[in-house]
Amino acid sequence: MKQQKYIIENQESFELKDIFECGQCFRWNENEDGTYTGVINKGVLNVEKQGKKVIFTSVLDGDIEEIVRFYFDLDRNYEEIKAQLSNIDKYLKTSVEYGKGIRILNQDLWETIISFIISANNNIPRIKGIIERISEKYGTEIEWNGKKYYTFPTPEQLSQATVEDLRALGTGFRDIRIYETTRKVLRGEVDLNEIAKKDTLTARDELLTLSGVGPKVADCILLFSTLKRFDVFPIDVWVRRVMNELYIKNDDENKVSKKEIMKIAEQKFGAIQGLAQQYLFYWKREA
DNA sequence: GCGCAGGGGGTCG
DNA sequence: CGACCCCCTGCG
Repeated sequence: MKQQKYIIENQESFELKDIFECGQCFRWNENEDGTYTGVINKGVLNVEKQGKKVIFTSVLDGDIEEIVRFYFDLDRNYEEIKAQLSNIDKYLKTSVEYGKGIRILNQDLWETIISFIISANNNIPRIKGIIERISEKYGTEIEWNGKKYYTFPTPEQLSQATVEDLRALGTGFRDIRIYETTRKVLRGEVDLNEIAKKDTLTARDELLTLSGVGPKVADCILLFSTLKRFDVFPIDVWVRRVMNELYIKNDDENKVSKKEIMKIAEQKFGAIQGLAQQYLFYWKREA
């Protein structure tokens, strides 16, 4: 572990708020000076924006440039993606302008699975609290600039927790789901390395075998983790609302079926529907 | 200030 | 299709 710094200049499509508050991650927190700090790759990373310059400061295992470029998806051309989405219709154009600094992170698959299991029927402040407490209790401590941080526990580390332990951390009825999923992964019944090699539908089916992973959670995992699949369209209450409001216009949004929404997403946004979802979601939820 | 309902990024049986 | 745990928020 070493202190490292990395700076990128003239970075388009990189806004801290858009990236960290668009709902894809739970372990990034804003500091009083407007920078954000998070725990990734068994290390701690701070991100600061100065004009078009982005400054990364960290203690990390491995090379910070490599880690940052991968994690923040820096080698993908978001300008091109945004242009493509903007051409679809006026709603996409507006939403892309609103969330112009979004980048979809390459988050650790295991951590993303557990995080989104926790997200079920839950709210963001509480989700963040639960993940923080789990990390504090079962992760590895890192001290940096006089503050203590905790890595998200590995499957081995988390397997130390009993169902009761998990319940005591405030997970509620998700305790058993976390417990069972941890064991399933640990036993290799679901091989996280193998999932990455599979096509989206097969990977999705495999994720669905995990306790606590339903369609919405599976799609979030596919989109927000290192699986990086843009051909999924996670549908939650917000997305349903937006899609109905913009395209379907049913009097009762609850009567709109998932199937119908997915069909429209496929037709309109195609292979990058996951990205379209994220811009629309962020736009409508914030505004 | 504080106590109390209401509800939340779905999943499971 | 109803129940589900528990914190967070907002209102009285």
